[in-house]
Amino acid sequence: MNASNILKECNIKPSLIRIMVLDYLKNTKSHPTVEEIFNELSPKIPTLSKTSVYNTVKLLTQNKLAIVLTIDSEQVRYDADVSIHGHFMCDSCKKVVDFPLDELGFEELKGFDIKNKNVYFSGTCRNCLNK
Amino acid sequence: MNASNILKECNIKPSLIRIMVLDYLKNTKSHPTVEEIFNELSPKIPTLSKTSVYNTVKLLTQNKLAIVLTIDSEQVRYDADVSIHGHFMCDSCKKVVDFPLDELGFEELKGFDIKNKNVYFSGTCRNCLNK
DNA sequence: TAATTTAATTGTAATCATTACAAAACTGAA
DNA sequence: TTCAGTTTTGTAATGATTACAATTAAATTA
Repeated sequence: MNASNILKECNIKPSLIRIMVLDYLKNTKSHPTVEEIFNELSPKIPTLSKTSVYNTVKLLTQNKLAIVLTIDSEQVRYDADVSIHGHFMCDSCKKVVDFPLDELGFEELKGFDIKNKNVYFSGTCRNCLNK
Repeated sequence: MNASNILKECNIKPSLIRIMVLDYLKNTKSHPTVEEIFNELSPKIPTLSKTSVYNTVKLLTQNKLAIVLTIDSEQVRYDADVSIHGHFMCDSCKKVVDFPLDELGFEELKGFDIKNKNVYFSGTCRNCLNK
């Protein structure tokens, strides 16, 4: 399904910016920052502002069309693959690669030197659910 | 082992601030932010500056005496439990609780409503290792 | 179509965590 | 004590993100 229809299904008006941001996120595996999204789309949408990119990624994450990656403590990254999967960021090249979580063999990471493993879950804890 | 000796083992001079920050991190499970560390220790060390807290947590993480948690996109958190474990942050109360990773039953999280799961590994990828 | 309302986009200024840096205070050795 | 090196501090800078009001565009109505 194309970006425009995905947006419509969420009752989001498919404006050019929204379509292009979602489309870019869907078609890249680089888990880009707002900066990178802006630099990619700015030539194609000359009037684009960084604020619009911020607005758009917020809208997408609120509607679960993208997830926020805080793997990098410098800048927040975005990923339109909202399925459960692991992320590996190379300390050296800073690239982030995906890997599946079900099978714990982590085949995709064979040959990688994994120095840090952090599993971050979030949601609502028992205490708050019982309030 | 007490904080002072842990520091000495890493060839870090055990100053009062370093001892107290490490000690606080070791004895709390709250995964505090720099702000929280500062607020906790400031009454005990009246001259303490926030910069010193930043300096100290940087020193600790560089020497693998603490790990950086980027689970919260607002502020960075620190944890002196450097063993591999999962972190669950409640969207509601923002508290972060630990859980073991080996057994994938996640007993500790029974009754929690886990809305987001993110597994972040980092280290050096194959490409960079082969350079 | 023109007028009106509503939503989307933009630019600027503000916020706030973090860092840079230089001055001041402290420590330990001679 | 004096000196050199280290630690600590305060202030200013940085840089990502947000707030917000102004502008533009789109949709609706008359």
